[in-house]
Formats: sequence, C-alpha cells, structure tokens
Amino acid sequence: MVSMESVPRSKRRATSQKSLGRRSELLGIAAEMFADRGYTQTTVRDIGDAAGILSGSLYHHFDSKEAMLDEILRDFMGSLHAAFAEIVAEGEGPRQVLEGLIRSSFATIHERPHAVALYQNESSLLAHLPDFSYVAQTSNDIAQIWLDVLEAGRKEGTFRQDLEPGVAYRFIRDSVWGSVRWYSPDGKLGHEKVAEQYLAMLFGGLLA
Amino acid sequence: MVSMESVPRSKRRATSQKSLGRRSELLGIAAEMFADRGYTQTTVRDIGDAAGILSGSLYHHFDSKEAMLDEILRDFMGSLHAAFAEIVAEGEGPRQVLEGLIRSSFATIHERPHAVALYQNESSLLAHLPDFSYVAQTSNDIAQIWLDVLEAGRKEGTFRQDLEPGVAYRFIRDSVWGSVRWYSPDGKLGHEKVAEQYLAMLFGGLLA
Amino acid sequence: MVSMESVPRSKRRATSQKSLGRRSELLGIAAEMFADRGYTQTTVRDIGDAAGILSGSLYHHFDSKEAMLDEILRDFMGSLHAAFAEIVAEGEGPRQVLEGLIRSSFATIHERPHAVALYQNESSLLAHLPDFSYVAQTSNDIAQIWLDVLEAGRKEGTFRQDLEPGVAYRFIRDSVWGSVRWYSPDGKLGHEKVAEQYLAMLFGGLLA
Amino acid sequence: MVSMESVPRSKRRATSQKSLGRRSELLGIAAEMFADRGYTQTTVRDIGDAAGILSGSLYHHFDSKEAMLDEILRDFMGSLHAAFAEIVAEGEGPRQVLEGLIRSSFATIHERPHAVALYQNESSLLAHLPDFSYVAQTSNDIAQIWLDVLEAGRKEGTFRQDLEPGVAYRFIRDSVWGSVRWYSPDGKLGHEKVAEQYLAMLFGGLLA
DNA sequence: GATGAATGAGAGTTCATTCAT
DNA sequence: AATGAATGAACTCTCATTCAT
Repeated sequence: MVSMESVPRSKRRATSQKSLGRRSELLGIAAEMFADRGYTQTTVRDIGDAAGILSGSLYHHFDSKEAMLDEILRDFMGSLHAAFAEIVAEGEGPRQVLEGLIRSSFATIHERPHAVALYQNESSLLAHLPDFSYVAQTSNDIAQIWLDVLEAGRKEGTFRQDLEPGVAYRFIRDSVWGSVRWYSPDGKLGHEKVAEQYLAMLFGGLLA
Repeated sequence: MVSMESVPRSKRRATSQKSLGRRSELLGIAAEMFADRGYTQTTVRDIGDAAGILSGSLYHHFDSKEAMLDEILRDFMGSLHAAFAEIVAEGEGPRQVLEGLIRSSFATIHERPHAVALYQNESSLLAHLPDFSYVAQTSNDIAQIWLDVLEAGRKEGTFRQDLEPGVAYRFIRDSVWGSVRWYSPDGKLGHEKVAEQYLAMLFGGLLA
Repeated sequence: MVSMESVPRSKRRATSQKSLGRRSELLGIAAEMFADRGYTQTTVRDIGDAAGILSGSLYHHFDSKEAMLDEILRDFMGSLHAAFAEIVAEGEGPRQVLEGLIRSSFATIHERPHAVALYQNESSLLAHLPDFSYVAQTSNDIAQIWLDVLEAGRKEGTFRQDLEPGVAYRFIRDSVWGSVRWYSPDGKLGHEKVAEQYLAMLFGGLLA
Repeated sequence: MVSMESVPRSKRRATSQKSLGRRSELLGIAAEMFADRGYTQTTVRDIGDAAGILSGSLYHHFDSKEAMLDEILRDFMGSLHAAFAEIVAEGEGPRQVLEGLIRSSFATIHERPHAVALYQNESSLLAHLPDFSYVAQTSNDIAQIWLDVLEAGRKEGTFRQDLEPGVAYRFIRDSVWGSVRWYSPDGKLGHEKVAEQYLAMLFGGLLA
C-alpha cells in the first residue's frame, strides 16, 4: 500500500474511499460481463443496467469502455507477473518452482476467474492494438519465467531431455489456464485438488 | 470433403458446380476472417471486400452471416466426430485409441486451422444459442468418446487409477486444441512432431 | 462598468460584493471561450475547468449556460446602444456623428473584443430564439441610429446622393465590426490608427 | 471535364452519373443547412430528414459528417481561387483587376450563397484543424492575390499612398463577403447593382 | 451474380443539468 | 461554494440486411 499523502489534492482522481469502492465495484461488474459474453458483445448499456445506473453515467468514472478493459487487464497482468516473480525469487529448485507456478495459477483462477477468462478470451485480439501493447509485453515476460524454470530443470536433469521447453511450456500453459472455462469456484472440486491432479499427471504421466 | 447429404435441399441455393465452388471459396474466406479477428469483429463488409464483391452480394449465396458460421461449424464438427468415431471403430486398445485421437487432432489442426480456431474461440458463446444447439450436442458426443477410452484404460490398468478421467480429459483437450493458437502449418515443427512431443509428455510425464 | 439596474432582482442570486466579483470573473472566462471556439462548441465543463471548479458548480452562479450567454450579450448590447445614443445626443453634424460612431466602434472592439466577437458570430443564429429577441431588437435600434445619420448627411449634401444609405450602412457595419477577427488589442496597430485608416478610405475613397 | 476512361473500374467510387447526381444533391442540402444553422448545430439526422432518407444512409455516400463539410469547402475554395487567378491572368491594370475581383465576389455570393456563408461562419474555427489546413492555405493564397493588386495600384499611383494595403484588404474583404448575410439572391437588388454601389463607395468615397 | 441505395436497430459517447452532501 | 455521482436526451456512426435494377 502506497501512501498518497504527498500527492496534491488537485492531481488525485476520484480516489476517496467511497469512489474507490465505486470504481472497483463497476470494474468488477464489467469484468464479469466481459468474461461471460465477451468484450465486444458486452455493451456499456449492459454494464450500466447491471450497475443500476445509466450507461452515460459510466463516463463519469471511466473515459471509455476500452479504458475499463484496460484497467482490468493492467491490474490483473501486473499482479500475476508479480506473483510469479515472487515464487521464482524464493530460490528453490526447478521442480519446486514449477509446482509453485502451477499451484499459483490454479489459485488465481479460483480467486479471479473473470480476469483470467477475459485474458484468455481477448488477449490474442488485443495484442495487435497499440494501446494494449503491454499485454503482449507482460505475456512475454511471464512466458520467460516459465521457460527459464523449464530449461533450468532440463539442464540439471530434473526434467526430461527429449522435451522441448518451448513446446512443453505451451502445453502446460494451455491446459492450466484453459481450466478457467470449466473450473467452478463453488464446485466440490477445489482448486487445490485440481492442482494435485494436474501435477500428478504432468510429473508422472498418464500411464500406470 | 464432407458429404452434404444431410443438409436439407431447401436450404441450398444454386447447386450448380460453379456456385458450389464459389460457396466454398466464400466460406473459406469467411472462416479465415472469423478465426483471425473473431466472428463478431468480422463484418460482412470485411468478407465482401476480401472476396472482391459488395457485402450485399453475399446474400445471394447465404441467408445470413450466422448461416455462414453455421455451415462452417456444422461441417467441421461433423467431420471431426466422424473421424474420431472411425478411430474408435478400429477396435484397438485404449492406449492406441487415445494415441490415435491425439494424432488425429493435431492433424486436424494442421489441415483446418481456421475451423479449429473458430470452434475454440466461439463455441462457448455459441452454446447458449438455440440455433447452435448442435455445437454443444456434438461436443458432448466427442467428449464421451474421449471419456470412454480414458475410463476403459483406467479400468484395464493401462492408465493410472488416481487420475479422474473427467479432469484428465479436460487437461488433454485444452492442451491439444489450444495449440491451434501457436502452431504454424508452415513452420519447421510439423504436426507429427508436435504430436510426438505431446504424447511423450502425456504418457511418460515431465520428470526424467 | 455597466449598471445592472435593469436586471430584475429575482434573477440575481447572492449579491454580496464577493459573489458579484466571482460572477464577473466567470462571465469573463465564459465570454472569452464563447468568442474563441463558439458558444455551441464551448462546454460548461470547459468553462468550469478554466475557472478551476467543476462544471456543476457553475450552476450556483448561473441558471444555465444560456443564461451566461444572455447576461454577456445583454450587458454588451445595452452599453453599445447607450454609447451610440450618447454620440448622437451631442448634436453635431452628420459627418462628425458618423465619425464618432466609427471611432467608438473601433474603441469597443479594442476594449471588449470577446463580447464583440460573440455578437458577430452568434447573433444571426440567436435572432430566431424568443429568449434572445432583444438581440434583434437592439440591433435594429442601433441600425436606425446609423441609418438616420447617413440619411441626414445625404439630405444635407454632405454624403453622396447616389449611394443608398441602407446598402452603405451594411458595408460600413460589416467592415468595421469584421475587424474584430483580425484586430489585435496588443498589436502595434492601435485602434485609433485603424479608425484613421478606415475613415480615410471611407470618406475619401481608395483612388488617389 | 476529365475523361475517366483510364481509371480502373474498381478504383472508381460512386461516379456513375446517377450517384454523382445524388452526391451533389445531398451536398447541396447539407451546405444549405450548414450555412443556415451552423455546422455543429446541424445534425446528420437533420440532413437525412431533409433528403428523405435515414441518417445512417448518408454514410453510404460519405465517410462522415466532416467529410461532407470538407467536400463542400474544398470544392468552393478551389473554384474561388481559380476564378480569382483567371481574373489576374487577364493582365489588366490594378484598378480593373480589383474591380474584377469585387464583381466576381458579389457574383459568387449570388450563385453559391450557402458555400460562401459556410466559409464565412466556420473557417475561423476550422483553420486550426489539421484536416482543414487547406482552408487556411487557400485563404492565404487568395489574400495574396488581393494584396498584390492593391500594392501594385499603390505603387503605380492609382491607389492612395496613405492607405496600408493590408488594412485596406481586410476592410474590403469583410464588407464584400459580409454581404452574404444580408444579400438576397431573389431580391430586387441584384448582385450587379450591389457591386456598383460598393465600387462607387470604395473608389470615390462617401463624401459628396 | 452482382450492384448500390436504403433501412432500422443499436452501438459508444457527449453534455447540460440536478442534487444530496 | 463547491463536490461528485447521476440523469436523460441527443449525437455521430456502424452494420446486418433488403431489394430494385
């Protein structure tokens, strides 16, 4: 938490506690709708209706629909990258780090399913837009974290030599993040159990 | 080439050989654009421009934009289901069948990348629409094929007992089909090699 | 400073000295922006921003954006008419009166450029609105003053017989007031010099 | 008239005789409304209503409302500049050229009152927009034509030495073009008579 | 088979204005 | 006196679709 004592009052946006809550509330509503029906298919009128205000009133809080998406994604990708970096920083071996990244990913899916789904569904279309270049940038940074640990584990002999880290990374990434489409935060299968199953299959293989 | 026997005659328009060719051509253009930028983000004008005709002229060939999507998906899902059913029908053991399904999937991604991407990107939004109920239906049929082989292999002791087939299926499905987003049909990494890598990892696990 | 005696008391809000100063300040800001970008193109948010307050806060001082325009124009047109009437009242001959009107006009452009520009740019669109009927009314009154002096001078033989006063008036008016668009209050060409040039050309003609 | 035989069919816009007529028709309607109520105050619905079509249908013919304004102004300024250049090219003396420019201006006001009014009312606000930089550019070119003739006449002794050409030009310009606001194309006072009156006053002065 | 003009619904956004605090 | 959240109407523009030619 950063102190804002030094920021001049006039330079602050709507940062009072109340409006911060309202902003987050609106972003949460938007994130859920963006995730459920897609960014393009969600209209600002939909968001306004869900929030109980007129669509035009959203523009008191945000500059545009795109600015809402930007704020959601920027926040999500920033904290995701930070979480991954922290796991790496703990300095354990490749197997432990990879396990940590995977558990963290499933936990993130559990905690922020809308942001994850949004990222999964829209990032490929967004990557080309100049305003969203940070999406591709942070994606690359995150990919590098995974690649580093896979390559380190392969070099030290923990992971198999015959598997290309680049290909393995993609397979892992897609199956882990893809679970956002079927995982239910309220279901009987908790995210820890899902992670258990995935780690068992990934490390030991499918064959008995 | 997929048989169109099951498409009611009344839905077809000019059925001369020429127009059939033109239809396929237009559907190919549409499929590529739908896959690249998304169905919603692709306008009929985009398709017309790419085809060298005015957008209104597309309506001589198809009833609507949705009808184009429908025809592409219906064709794709039908042939996919047929291919999978054929593999099962060959009557081999669970491991061989699973291997066959996976190799066939990667081959399909190689041969029909646009249709696969389209299915990957849009099916979740489509599933709710009554006109596209067959998407969910065929998806279920296909899922059942994979589940059957996973359960059979587990029962006979080929696959591990501690892995839930439902969860394993989803992980496999997402990593296999997810590769449509990064696999390059023209790249140096052929689809057979991708399949090899995947099978090695899936069956033997990541650990050395 | 213009007397506000004619403005009904009920239309005024807080009349303390402070708020009167604030009112004038805000009207000055509004007049400048209205003149620079046009009334329609100036938003109340623009005015608020320039004044350092939120747009909604302007409504503590004025009933509406239109009320601001009204107050600016009413004040300007009233003082303009008064100034012209005073020149006529001095009882000199047509040539001296016309000269006085012209010098006074250029001086007004120098002293109140924003109000003049506003009147030049918006009056034609405003004339049709019932709330601004006084604009057309005062314009007519002013026109009559000029016409009277032109006709008097023509009758007594000071001005040429072959020039129609109505047409001459319009030419004079347009060239005099039009200078608000290019005259610079801070430039090297003072308003007295501009008046000199204009009078020389008007009275003596362009030819050597 | 330029032959379009060499322009490839696909590169032509709607240039068939019919659509050329429709375009001009719509531009004429737009020009009149822009002139009457101002560009900003004219909505695309207004234009559509006046044309008997829906506002959205205008976008079949023009890219935007701004594009309509652009086409009107570009056309007008181009032909105005051409007309003035032709007068200068005839190679007569300064007095005859100036007379020609003035007569041509009044004739233009008679023939294209909407475009002239539009230019008079909007050009100052437009000059700052990059898309309309040609407005300021052509205005400068035209001003130079007038300045050249005024300076030439002063140098050769036809026009008075004590009048600054720059100031004289602005007075002339404003009174000539300003007449678009009061001149009636259908009125009893024809544009030739208006020109006569103006030339009499300009050359000989107001005094008897 | 294709054109080009038009429809009609709905999209994102703007903005003068209100009002509880 | 001023804030900040909200309204409601209007705006420009998009797009799938229709249809006479």
